[in-house]
Amino acid sequence: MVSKLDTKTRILDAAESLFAEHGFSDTSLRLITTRASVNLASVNYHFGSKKELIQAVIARHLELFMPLLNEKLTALCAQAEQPSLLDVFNSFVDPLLALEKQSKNGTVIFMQLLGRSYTDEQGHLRWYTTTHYGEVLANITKALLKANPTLSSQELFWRLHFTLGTAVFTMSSSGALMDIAKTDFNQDIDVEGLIRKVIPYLASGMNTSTETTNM
Amino acid sequence: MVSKLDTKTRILDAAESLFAEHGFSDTSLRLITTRASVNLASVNYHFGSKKELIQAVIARHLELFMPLLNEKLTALCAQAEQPSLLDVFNSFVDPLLALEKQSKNGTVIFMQLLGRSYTDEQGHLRWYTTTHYGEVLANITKALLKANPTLSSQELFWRLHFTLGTAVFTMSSSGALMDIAKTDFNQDIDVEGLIRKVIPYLASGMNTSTETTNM
DNA sequence: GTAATTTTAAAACGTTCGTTTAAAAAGGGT
DNA sequence: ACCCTTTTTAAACGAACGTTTTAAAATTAC
Repeated sequence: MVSKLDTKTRILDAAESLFAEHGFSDTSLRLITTRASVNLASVNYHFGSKKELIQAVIARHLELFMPLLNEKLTALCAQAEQPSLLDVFNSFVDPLLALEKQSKNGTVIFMQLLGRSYTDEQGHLRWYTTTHYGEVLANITKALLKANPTLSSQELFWRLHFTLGTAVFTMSSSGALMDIAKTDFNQDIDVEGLIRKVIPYLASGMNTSTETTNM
Repeated sequence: MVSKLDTKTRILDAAESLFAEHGFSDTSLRLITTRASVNLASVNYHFGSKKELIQAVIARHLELFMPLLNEKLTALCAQAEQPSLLDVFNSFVDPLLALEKQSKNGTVIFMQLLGRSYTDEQGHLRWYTTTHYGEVLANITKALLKANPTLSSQELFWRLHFTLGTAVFTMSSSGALMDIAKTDFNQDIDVEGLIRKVIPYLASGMNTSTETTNM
């Protein structure tokens, strides 16, 4: 049943990096199968269609990421004392880095796919995420509310999406950003460093006071 | 030379909304010319190629937005007293809303195009922006540094891109977000409302303290 | 009014796309 | 060895794409 590396996995590996690099529409099945060194028709044989391949690529990341994140969040919600917002966002670090172990640039690819699933007319992907991992999403808001109980559910909704935008955009363009930082500031930073750099920003934004303070 | 609405403008109008909705690659010239009620070949006649059409669409927005923003920023930098970060980000409101006057959903379309220019393998668009409007970009950092002189240029660089990510993602998916807010909270909010809602978040993020405070 | 130029129009070009087909190859069970 | 299922392969399909061509129509200039 299994060979050195079965065709399905080879296709997924090739597809995920190409999707992240060029987008879904700009990545042809011929490009994927060539890189994967498999026959063109095998995509349709194993996955049915290109759309189903896209779903499979994202599903493979979600299946690794979501349980890890859920574990961290439930632990945070179970403990007695109130967590800080930094604690909540730091819960994302290990699950994100786990993606990095699974495949080269896994974290960036995951966030790029996440971003593209919002913008590339792949609305069905958003639906897939919310229906399959609604419990995890609920735990995210639960943890955030425990860290900042003053937030109304409306404010939380908005700030959560502001946060998502920051994270997706930052990680999606992380390659370019790290290049600029290297040439302009001679600042060497890796994916983990970038994640840890954006977290205080996210926590600060989530903690925005509704008062009109003098900033 | 000019008729009721010349072909070039009709193409630009149709293209910009379709590009924002479906992305560059997923929008065919046939779809554009059909909506614009012009002949298919007229795109190549007036613009040369699809790629040049994409540049023209974005250029038209930048030509309106950038001078307006630059005006606000230089005024802010010229005044004696120190502006707040909210002042700086509020400088973006009027220029953004001016896009809304120019074309229906102009603000959202502009931000969507901006985001796609970062992700859609259209790297040449980023280069176009920085070379044509480098002065404006410099004034943005100048104003932010005046509002928060403690920021190092490195920290400013990172937070500026975090900010860009929040803004682009929020406005790009504004349609979906406003729909959810309407159905879940019965909250009616328009584009201007959304802009004004995200600004305190951006100011707070830009003002993140490097200390490890308890959030 | 006529000639020169610009714009529009219909049709076809060659390519690339995702998908399907049908046969060959490989693998597993007995 | 055999049959049966699974997988791989090469070839072709029709559709859609950006672009080019050629001629008609409209506009401008004199």
